[in-house]
Amino acid sequence: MLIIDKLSRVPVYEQVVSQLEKLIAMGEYASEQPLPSVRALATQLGINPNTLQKAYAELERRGFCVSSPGSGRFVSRHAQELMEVRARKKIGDFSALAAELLQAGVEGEELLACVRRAMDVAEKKGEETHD
Amino acid sequence: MLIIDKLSRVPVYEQVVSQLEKLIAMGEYASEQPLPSVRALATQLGINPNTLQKAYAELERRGFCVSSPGSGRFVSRHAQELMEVRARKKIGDFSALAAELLQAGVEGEELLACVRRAMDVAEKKGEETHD
DNA sequence: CTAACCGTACTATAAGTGATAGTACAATTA
DNA sequence: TAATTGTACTATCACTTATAGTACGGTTAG
Repeated sequence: MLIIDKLSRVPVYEQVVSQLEKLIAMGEYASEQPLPSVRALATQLGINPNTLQKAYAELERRGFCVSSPGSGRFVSRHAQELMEVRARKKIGDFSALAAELLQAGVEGEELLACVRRAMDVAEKKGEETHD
Repeated sequence: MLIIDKLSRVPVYEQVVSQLEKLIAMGEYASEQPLPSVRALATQLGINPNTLQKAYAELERRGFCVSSPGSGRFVSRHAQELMEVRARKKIGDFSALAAELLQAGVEGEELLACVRRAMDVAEKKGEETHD
């Protein structure tokens, strides 16, 4: 389910893009499966169809979906791989953030604890959904 | 030294704010010490004085500096403490990023390695500057 | 005291972005 | 055939960013 905050400083179409990316990453919208139509989702979210069109165009530009005029819009075959590539690139951000925090006086052990805590949570999530 | 990218999508005044924050955090501009004047720095950076004024106003709003009309603008006494408070808040972002990466399939050990690597770098930096 | 500098306030303009509304058209599907 | 799909286009409105120019009062150095 998508949630739009119209009062946010981050543009609506960006909110849609990032949330749809997450839903695709989580498998909510699987490969080759159809995404909601422009008009239907725009109406549901209470936003302008043009705004959603912009979001979909961006998602398409990034390779996460493909459109078939007249038929609909579908999650691309390689969306999952793309997601992993993006995650790899984010490791750089992760390292930079760690360095910044360390320089600001945060203890390294505290950061390690954060990661271990996240690992525990991720592991439990994995157990729940090991279908 | 501040570097402004006028072609960037991030506003000039935000670039100034974030870079000055980092310079203050690094001790480049120490507590109680004067910051460059609005007109002087604006000329040096090749930007409009009003734009720099906006950046300084934001920096002041955040508590990192205080102004004394007629005299100048100075780094506030508690700037360093503020910086540490900000770092603490960033730990939340750090944990969230770790969770996101784990969910995307990155191994926990890899994240731990990133942190340890950053710790090594930070330690060496500390040795260099232990005055 | 005076001149030069400081921060600040104000108006005005220009450009860019985000979001909306409305219309239209070709392709696909039931 | 009728309905739905994606897409294109114009137009408008609001907001933000950045600029230019002017002005005023406080502070400081000569």
